[in-house]
Amino acid sequence: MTIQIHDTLRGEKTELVPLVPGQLGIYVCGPTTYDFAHVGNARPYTAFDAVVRYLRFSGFTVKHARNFTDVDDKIIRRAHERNEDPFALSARYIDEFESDMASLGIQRPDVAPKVSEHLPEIIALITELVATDKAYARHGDVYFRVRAFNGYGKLSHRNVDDLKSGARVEVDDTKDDPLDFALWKAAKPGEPFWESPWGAGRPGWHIECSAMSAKYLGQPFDVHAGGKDLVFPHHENEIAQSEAAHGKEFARYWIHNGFVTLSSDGVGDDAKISKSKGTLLTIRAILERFDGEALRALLLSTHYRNPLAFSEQALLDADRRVESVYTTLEAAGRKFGARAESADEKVMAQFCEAMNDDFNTAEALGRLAAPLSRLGELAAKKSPKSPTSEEEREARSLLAAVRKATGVLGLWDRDPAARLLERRTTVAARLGLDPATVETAIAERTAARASRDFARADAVRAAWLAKGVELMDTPAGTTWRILL
RNA sequence: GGCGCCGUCGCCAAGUGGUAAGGCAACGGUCUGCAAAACCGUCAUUCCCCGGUUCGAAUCCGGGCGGCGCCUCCA
Repeated sequence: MTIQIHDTLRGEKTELVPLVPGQLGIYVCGPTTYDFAHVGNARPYTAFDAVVRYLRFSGFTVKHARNFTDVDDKIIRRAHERNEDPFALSARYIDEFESDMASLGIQRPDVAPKVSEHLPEIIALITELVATDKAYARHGDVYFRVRAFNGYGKLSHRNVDDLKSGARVEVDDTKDDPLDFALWKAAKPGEPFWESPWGAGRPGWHIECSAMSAKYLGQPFDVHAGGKDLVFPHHENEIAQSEAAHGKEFARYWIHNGFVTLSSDGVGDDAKISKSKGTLLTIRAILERFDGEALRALLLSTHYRNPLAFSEQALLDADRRVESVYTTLEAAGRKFGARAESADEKVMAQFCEAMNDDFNTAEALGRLAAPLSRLGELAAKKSPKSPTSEEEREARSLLAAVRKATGVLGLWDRDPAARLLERRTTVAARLGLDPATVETAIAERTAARASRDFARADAVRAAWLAKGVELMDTPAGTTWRILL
């Protein structure tokens, strides 16, 4: 069983063969921390989290590195605007980022290196490039000589001459060639800086990923991941400077996720959540109204390379699905969960087949629908069979498989009953609703039903339904849920 | 101008040569005092359009229409 991975460099799917059998090093380009992360940021980290989880599930020992770019023009600019220390600002948004990631069920990477803590490595790398004339210093800046690296453009499939003719780069006399990019930038007054052989300054944008990935994963390493927008110039430049310096391949496989686009689906409240067109929507804003697991489910509902149209309606649909699957798992767990059974092999094979094909989470999720619905069917059956009957064995085996597979995706991996209760109470709190008042109403309604005063009972239910609370009668009593 | 992506049921979405997964919604049914939930069933002879290749195409090729991205600091 092999894993096929769509490699941007080769431009096609290819078998993932690790450098060292059984081990995999993966580097995911992390955020520049100058503000809250937005939905677009949520995508790569969620998608590649699922990839890492699956690779581990498949038996690989994975070393996952994801950097924080905490030294950057945007951070400095934002800090100046707010009269704040750039490092303090950056550190604050790193914390916020970690919190968002946790809400999305994203596991922490094994290493999360920061640029500010790797100046020696960065300076050493630039020094090497300068020494071999692959880079040159100019007025305290250092530039990479793009023409000196003949593989330039191989990742983004562009040729250097096309780039030059179409370049919207202003003519700059300090550079030998307009395509050359900065490895090191001389410090301007008031900016943070480090001492270097070229004077006081700070790293350019691309160099940190080259230096830190080499330090933690070696050269070459297996998989380099990031958003599609980073292919050019960021990743192209990483390859150029790394391969020029080390004289060997940089990363062996490149995977890139597609964009999240904001779409107005015309379903009323869309504007409220996506603000005006072009405004970036933060993860935090979404979490104020929705569950992180719903957002994760939405992000994994399409293949990671395809574009994903984000909308309030899409999120509502995802949320409904999250709840309904938990409902099925709860019912099945209550009826069959007492005894353990090994996971159904067919279901696992189906799941793995989808994931092995370039981590197709959408396909994998689709394949779990059948066992899930079978599980619901078995859980709904009235006549209790003996606990050792064939059907019960089947149910336990399906339940084990579904829980195992969804767990790999980082979805439906909590205790269903606790999860449903938690969802209900947090949503209630968000809406300013006291669960106790609902319970009181339920008691009142139960009394009305007992005395067969159905008009009264229906009135109570209708009143709460108008407030978005649905009362549901079950053999075990009346429960309720909140309609989003 | 250069490079690239996308267009599959009302909505989301998988499928990249072998005769259209799945989810949501909708509709019918079981259950229920009635509902809801849950469960059962129905729901694309067809994949933006036109041509071509092929025994066979949503899938490959050519053209068109529509949407989108990148081309120096944006995941």
